[in-house]
Amino acid sequence: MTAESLSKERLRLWLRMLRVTRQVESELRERLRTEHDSTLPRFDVMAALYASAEGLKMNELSKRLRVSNGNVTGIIDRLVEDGAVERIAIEGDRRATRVCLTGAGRESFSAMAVEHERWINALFEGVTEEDAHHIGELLHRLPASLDDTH
Amino acid sequence: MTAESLSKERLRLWLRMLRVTRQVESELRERLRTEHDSTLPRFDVMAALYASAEGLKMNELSKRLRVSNGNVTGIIDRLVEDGAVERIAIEGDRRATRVCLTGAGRESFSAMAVEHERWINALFEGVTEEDAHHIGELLHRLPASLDDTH
DNA sequence: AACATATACTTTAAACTTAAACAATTTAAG
DNA sequence: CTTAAATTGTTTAAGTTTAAAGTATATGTT
Repeated sequence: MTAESLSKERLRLWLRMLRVTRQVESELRERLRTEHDSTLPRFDVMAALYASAEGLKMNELSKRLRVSNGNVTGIIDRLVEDGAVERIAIEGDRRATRVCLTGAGRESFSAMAVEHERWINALFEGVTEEDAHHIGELLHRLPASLDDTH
Repeated sequence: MTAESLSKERLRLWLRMLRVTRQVESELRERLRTEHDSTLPRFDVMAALYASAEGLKMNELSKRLRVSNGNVTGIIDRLVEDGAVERIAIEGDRRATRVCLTGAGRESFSAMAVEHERWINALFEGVTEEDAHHIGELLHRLPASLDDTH
């Protein structure tokens, strides 16, 4: 097996991963929009906040989601407008803000999350538990997951 | 094994796929920007055009890339501005336009493509040919790749 | 021919995204 | 203490993205 054919094979794999991921994302986006009047970025932000009871600093949020600071600012702005999130001052550091789901936000996300898992389960219908384990294992070996530590 | 644990496992797999994909995309985006003063969407469009000698209709382009018509319009607009692409009238149908890489566009893409494959090859260094085959096989089973036919 | 419907593409409005510049505050060094 | 450096978050400019509305052209029906 030549280095060239390996390279081509890896490229093919990447393109296939990209295609599948985009397709699933597009599917989720569509359903969040029509059934919950929401978006994928909002869902991601709310998921991160839902997972930590006392909320997160903007800082931590953008690090966790791997998106730019400015990006998070915009999404939070809109969630605040909609009453799903609130900004809370942090005592002892007047630069930082803690961001928290409101009661309404938690309820709203909770409903979405249940369906989200259902959608994924259906979309991945052909994947057995062994498959899932195996791919997960292989994905771990990708360098992209290396600098995942911090 | 319960249906619930399978569902959770699939959800975990999806989140992992998403993370890896985004990480690789972010890596590519960064390098296209700094080393070729370009972007991922432009690269995707140019790749599609490069692959078909006589170019593509806007129509076909958006179908092939699975993005909206309007999206393609904007990206092509900028590629035209940069002299990488030209719009060519189609005789017999004054609604449609054929979009084609210019000589400069072909050269520019060609250089990027060589590096792009090199980057992917490096990023996927931990993946053997068997791994690549195996994951590719499993990804085929995903419903996301089902409606890939048209 | 006249009208309706479908097709190809662009435009628009709103949201998302990034990198870079900016403002405010905190921390560290001298 | 005072200045320099680092941190936190927002703003800005440019590009990407979508859905929906709009324009122009083509096709089909009567």
